Amino acid sequence: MAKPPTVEDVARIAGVSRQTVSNVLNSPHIVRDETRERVQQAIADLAYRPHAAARRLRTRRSSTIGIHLDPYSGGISGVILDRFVHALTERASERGMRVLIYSARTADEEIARLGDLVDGAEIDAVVITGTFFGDPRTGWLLERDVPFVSFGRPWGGDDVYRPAHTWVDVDGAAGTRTATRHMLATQGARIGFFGWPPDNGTGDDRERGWREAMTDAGASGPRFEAVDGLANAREVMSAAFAEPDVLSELDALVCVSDSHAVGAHLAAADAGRRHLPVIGFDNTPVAEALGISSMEQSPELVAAAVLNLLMGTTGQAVAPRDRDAPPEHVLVEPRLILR
Amino acid sequence: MAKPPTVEDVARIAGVSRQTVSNVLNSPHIVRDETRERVQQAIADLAYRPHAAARRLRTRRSSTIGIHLDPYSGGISGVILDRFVHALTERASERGMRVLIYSARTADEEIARLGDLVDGAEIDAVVITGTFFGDPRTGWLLERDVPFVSFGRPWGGDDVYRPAHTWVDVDGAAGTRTATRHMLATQGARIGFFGWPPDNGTGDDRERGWREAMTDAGASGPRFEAVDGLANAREVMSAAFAEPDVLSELDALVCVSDSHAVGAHLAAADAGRRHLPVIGFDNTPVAEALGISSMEQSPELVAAAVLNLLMGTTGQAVAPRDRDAPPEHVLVEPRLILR
DNA sequence: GCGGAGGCTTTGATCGTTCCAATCTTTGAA
DNA sequence: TTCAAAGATTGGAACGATCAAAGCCTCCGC
Repeated sequence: MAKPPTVEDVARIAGVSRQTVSNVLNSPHIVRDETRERVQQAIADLAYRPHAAARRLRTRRSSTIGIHLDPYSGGISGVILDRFVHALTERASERGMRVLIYSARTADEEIARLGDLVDGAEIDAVVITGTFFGDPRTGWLLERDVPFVSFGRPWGGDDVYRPAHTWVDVDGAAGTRTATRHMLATQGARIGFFGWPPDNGTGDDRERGWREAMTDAGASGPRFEAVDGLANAREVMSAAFAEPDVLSELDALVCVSDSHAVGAHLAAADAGRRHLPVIGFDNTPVAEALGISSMEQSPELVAAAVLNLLMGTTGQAVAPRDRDAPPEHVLVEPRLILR
Repeated sequence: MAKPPTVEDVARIAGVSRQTVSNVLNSPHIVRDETRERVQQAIADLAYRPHAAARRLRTRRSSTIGIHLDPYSGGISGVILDRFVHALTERASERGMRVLIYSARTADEEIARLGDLVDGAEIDAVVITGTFFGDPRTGWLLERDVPFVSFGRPWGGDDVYRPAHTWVDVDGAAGTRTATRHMLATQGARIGFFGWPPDNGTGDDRERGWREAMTDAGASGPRFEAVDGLANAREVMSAAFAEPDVLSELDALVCVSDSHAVGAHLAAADAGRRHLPVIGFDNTPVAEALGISSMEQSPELVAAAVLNLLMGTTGQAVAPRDRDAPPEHVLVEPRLILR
């Protein structure tokens, strides 16, 4: 196979110099129209493509974003992350950015991996997901001045004492509020909530939305809880429905996740009520398949927001973080998918 | 922030030359022990990391594998691919390789994207997934001499006339054969099959395993079919079970996918048989959650096989394809997960 | 003591692109 | 016609690593 063409070759064919070719590629507006067209013709004729490594070496930019691929958890909601990664890849591609994935089992291992990627200049920015209380990653990234955005808000801890970092998250409370209001308007006043055990940031946030909507409406309803997992959720609700009147006095159920919703749905069916109205969270394929309503997180919107924060709304490169500007954040409002 | 150290800096600190440092990194065995240790000490002191772009430019190797991220299909079985991507990332990382993801909506768009990545020397090899009849990607890759492996066997078409490419796939027939034998041994002789409509390569392959196992045992059972999708599978089986004796004369059901299995399970429960033995395929979280047995594809094994084919069993770099050697392939045997 | 061989180390060149500073061309006005 | 200013183009240098070939030791054996 012939050696691939370089800028030099293009320049020779077009009868101009290297720099002119470079200008056509990087700042087309400063080149005279007639010249630019000739160069572009030569590029097309030769099927020239810039050598990414050479460009990276010179510009010290890799045009690549790193993202951690969470270990397969076995849970249903991994789908959200997959959709997010997918959307991020598409949007990034539109802006001339690549997405590099890496894996790590623990936060410390992730930091080591990031060290390689950042110091080796393989990535310009990072998107971290699944932030948790006392997460060491954010501090490390801030300290090293690596541009990053987290999908998931910072939870307490370090972030109280230093300006929080830039993040994007889904507005869980707004989601359950919407879901609860819809149930109040269509099903009755006795709307229950089926959540995770307390002291789970995301779970508490979603529960708050239900509580607020109920208070606003002067209504009340029971609260149930179960750790994640469809089978577990089903058992918990089966046990609850075995108590007298629990099921019959429930107009509808707002759930913290789709597995909770599916579990409750199945438990209700087992208990003889085939169509207890439930609303899940995450709009996973299972909910879709079973015809269960759910709050759609729109990972696509999250991905777009993440890129806007990293690159600006129109930028083609990662913007350096302004140390004085307060970190920004975006809350994406989920929307109700009725089935 | 200080400028990151280069080989030159390391060499100066260690009192040796650039090349010696490079040797310590790339061929440690040719450097005298005492010298090597001194250099490694200097590397540690300076926290030196090789600049990836510079290395790529010189060696003309990117140590990166590209993989297409399929659009979110809404189906349950996207999980397999996600687990595969994850496993590939881990294994690749162990061998010093990176994984770059790209997206495209159509095969032609994918080829265009691959053109960018390959000509820009951003990737050394490609893993393609979801091969289909008349897939234009394989021909393009072969023609351009890009090392690649497909997850999924080649289906007819071009590949009859030219040596098939290298691929890894799951042995569907072996899986359903195992499942069917297990059912024959434990449930009875009347084992049904619930598949996709014919002329779907994967589906036909899986059906063959059931048929063979049944013939071997001198048994027979009904065949049902439905296009993919849990809701649809459930409807189809509900209709089938409405016929007299269909459900009662069925000992067990081997299914082409987990959504089929879940659909059949729910339909049987609707029809009054809560525990019809079914075995799905893919071992998705839903099957796990509902306590339904399934054939586990082990995407981890597939990922390992893919890397072996690309890099050799011990290699640290993508091995150039030998045009004369016949393309290899690996069939991974799925294993039964009983619940 | 000398020559040679083997093995580690050194130096210069190179990969393909963009930055920099200087030069050349064009345009418009005096 | 000439000059100045603005704009476009040019060639040299640099990014940081590895390759290739030459150089320098050290250690043997004669």
